[in-house]
Amino acid sequence: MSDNTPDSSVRERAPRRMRTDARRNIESLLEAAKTVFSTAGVDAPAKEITDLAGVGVGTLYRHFPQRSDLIKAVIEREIDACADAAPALAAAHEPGVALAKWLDRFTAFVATKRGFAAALHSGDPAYDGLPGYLMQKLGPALESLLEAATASREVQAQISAQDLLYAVAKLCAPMPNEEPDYGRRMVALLVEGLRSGSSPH
Amino acid sequence: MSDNTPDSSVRERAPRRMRTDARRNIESLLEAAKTVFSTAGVDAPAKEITDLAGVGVGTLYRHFPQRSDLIKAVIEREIDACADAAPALAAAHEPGVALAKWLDRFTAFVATKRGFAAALHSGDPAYDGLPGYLMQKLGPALESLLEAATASREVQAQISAQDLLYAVAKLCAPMPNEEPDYGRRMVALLVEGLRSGSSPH
DNA sequence: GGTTATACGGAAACCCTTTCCGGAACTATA
DNA sequence: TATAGTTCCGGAAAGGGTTTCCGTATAACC
Repeated sequence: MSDNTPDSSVRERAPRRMRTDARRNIESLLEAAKTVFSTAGVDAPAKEITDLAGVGVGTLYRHFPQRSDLIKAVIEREIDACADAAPALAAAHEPGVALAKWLDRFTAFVATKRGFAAALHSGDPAYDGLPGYLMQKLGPALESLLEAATASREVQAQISAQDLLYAVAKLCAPMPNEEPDYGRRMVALLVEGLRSGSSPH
Repeated sequence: MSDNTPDSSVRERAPRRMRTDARRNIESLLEAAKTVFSTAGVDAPAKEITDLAGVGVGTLYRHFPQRSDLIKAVIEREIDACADAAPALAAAHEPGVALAKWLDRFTAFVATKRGFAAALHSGDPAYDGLPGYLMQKLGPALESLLEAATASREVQAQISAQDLLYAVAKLCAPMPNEEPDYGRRMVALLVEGLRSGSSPH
C-alpha cells in the first residue's frame, strides 16, 4: 500500500533486455543450423549443430523448444533475405528486368534449400504457418515489382502474386534426378500461358 | 568329386519358392501400412502397423529392412494402381475425355497421398528412385493417352509426358492452408500455355 | 515323417529428441 | 565495485521410436 514507486504495482516492470550471451548463442545456433542443414539435410542430429555452435544441447532446446522451431527459424531467415533483395533490384533495373531477376533469386532459394520443400510437404502441422509467412514477407515485394512491370507494359499481369509465388515454390522444389532447369522451363510455360490468354474463355 | 547328381555342383539348385506365410505377411503389412499411413501419416510408429497386420516387429523389418522400404513399397503400389486405370479409361471414353479423366485420377493420387510428396521432397536418398519409377510406370500410360488425344485433334501436344507428369506431381502436392483447387487451376494455366504457344520463340 | 532352410516374435540395443536441474554468468542497483 | 536477483548454460538422464538379434516355430522338399 505504501509503495509509491511509479508503476511498480500497476505496470509490470520494463522487461530487462535479453542477456547478451543468450543473444549470441541464438545467433550461433542459427548460423550453425544453416550450415549443417545445407550439408547434411534438415534431419541431421541436433548434436552436430550444437557442437558446431559451441553450445550445449540444453541451450538449443531452451531457445528452440521443438526441433521444428529451429528449422522454421532458419527458413524464415532465408525468406527474409529474399524479401530484402527486392528494393535493391527495383532501384537498379528496369521494372521488367527487376522482376525477372527477383524471380531468379526466389527460384534459387527454393531450388537450393531442400529443407524448405521438405518442411512444406512434410505434413507436420508445425509448418502450417510457413506458406503464410512466405506470402506475408514476399507478397508485397513481388506485388510491387509486378505492378511496376505491368505499369511499364513489360508484362501483362493475369496472375496474382500469391498464385505465382506458390507455383514457383512448387515447380522449383528439387526432385531427385531432375534436369537442372526443369523448374525454370515450367515457370516460363506458365507465364506463357498468362501472356496468351488475355481473353478469358 | 564323385557327386554326379545333375547340376548339384555346377548350378545352384532351383530356389525354393517363398514360404506362404511370408507372402501372406508381406501382403498384410502393405495393406496395414496403407491404412495407417493415410490415417496417421507416414511417420506413424511401426508398432501401429505391425499390430494392425497381426505380426511381430521382427517380421516387418525382415521384409522391409528400412522404414523407407515400406513407404516406398506402399507408394509404388499406388502408382501401379494409377497406371492400371489407364486402359479402362481409354476403352470407355473419347481420347480427349480419357486423357482428362486419367489426369484427374493422377491428380487425386498426388493430392491425397501426403506421403508421396513428403517422400519426394524429403531429400532422403532412399527415395531417389521414386521419380524414375513414376515415369517408368505412368509415362507409357500417359503417352498413349496423349497420342490418342492428339491424333484425334482434341489437344495439341507441346509438352512431353514426363514434363507434364512431373508438373502435375509438383503443382498438386498438398500445401498447408491451400485453396482446394489451386493445383488444378495451375495445371490448366500450364496447358493453356501449351495451346497458345504453338510457335516457339 | 524326417531334414533343412526359412520365417516368426519380441526382447534388447541403439540413436535421437526432449526434459531437468545444480551451478555459472549476466544485469541492475547501490 | 560489491551485492542481490535473474536468467541462462551444460550435460546427464528420461522418453520414445527404429533396428538388430537370436531362440523357437513352421513350411518346403525329399
